[in-house]
Amino acid sequence: MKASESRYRKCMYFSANALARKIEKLAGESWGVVNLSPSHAYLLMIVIEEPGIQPGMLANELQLKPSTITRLIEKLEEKKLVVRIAEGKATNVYATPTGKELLPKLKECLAKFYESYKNILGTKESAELVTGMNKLSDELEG
Amino acid sequence: MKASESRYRKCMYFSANALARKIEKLAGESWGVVNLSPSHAYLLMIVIEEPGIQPGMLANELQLKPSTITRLIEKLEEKKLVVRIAEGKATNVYATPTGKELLPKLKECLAKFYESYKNILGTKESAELVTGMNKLSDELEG
DNA sequence: AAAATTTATTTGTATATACAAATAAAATGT
DNA sequence: ACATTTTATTTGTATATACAAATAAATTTT
Repeated sequence: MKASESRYRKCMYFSANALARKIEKLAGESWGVVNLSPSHAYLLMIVIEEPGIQPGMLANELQLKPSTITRLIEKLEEKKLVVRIAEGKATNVYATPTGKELLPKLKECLAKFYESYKNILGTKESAELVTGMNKLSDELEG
Repeated sequence: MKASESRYRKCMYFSANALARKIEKLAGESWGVVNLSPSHAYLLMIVIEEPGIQPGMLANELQLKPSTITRLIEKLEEKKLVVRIAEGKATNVYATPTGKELLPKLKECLAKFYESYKNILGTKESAELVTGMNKLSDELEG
């Protein structure tokens, strides 16, 4: 059954959740080649581009909770892609050389992911959808 | 930081996931009064309206995997709100009297939830957003 | 009718994320 | 300078969901 055929097709709860799960899957496939989940990949890209960035700022950028950022960093650290250097109550996160090497591939995956949904909805409609979602997201800020 | 200020603000991955999490939370608050998560509440509403419905059909309607439906039903069964009656390889799910009694309250919660996001985006814009999300969801079917 | 396949559901385990409490450092008030 | 409060991060635990394998019944093939 398609989302648009479900009895709750007009309910934002379903639309938002169903879409998020499918996008998660699509993104997961896009990043499969670097063997990272989308969240890990995005975090790594930010860390490469902003050496020393701290978990709190990563949480803001990624719209995730600090505790979730800790978990993501832990995994990237296990994979030797980033390191954490504590500095007082703060923590600075840096990409390792191995991590940095991944950047071109990560960018490729990102581009591939963008393509995959723009091909479906079109560039303009995709952008409008994203804008609408952000608008509601911003209002639900909390 | 707002979703629209993040460096990945134009990326569907973030928009979709951030929105889904915030909607999950908003819906959770709406259904708090019946002490059910949104998914449990929707499942229960369907079961009340369609006595004997089977897990596979519930999975279709709710855009969830059958294994997830099993887990949701288990919890509702613990709470004595539904019962499962096996019939060959299929399973029929029925609301108990206690479960049925909840229907008016559930409908109220649903209405309250709709209100809460329509107040933010407006009825028309909300509907358009939902339609756009469903369209992409349908194309990502699989 | 026995064997093979398909269908419906469940079970064990995994992923993504959050909440609440704990820790620890920094900043502020007195 | 000490006590209090605030800020940044981590840790323990919980929720929502999925994947893959297991089970078991029904259907199809031979």
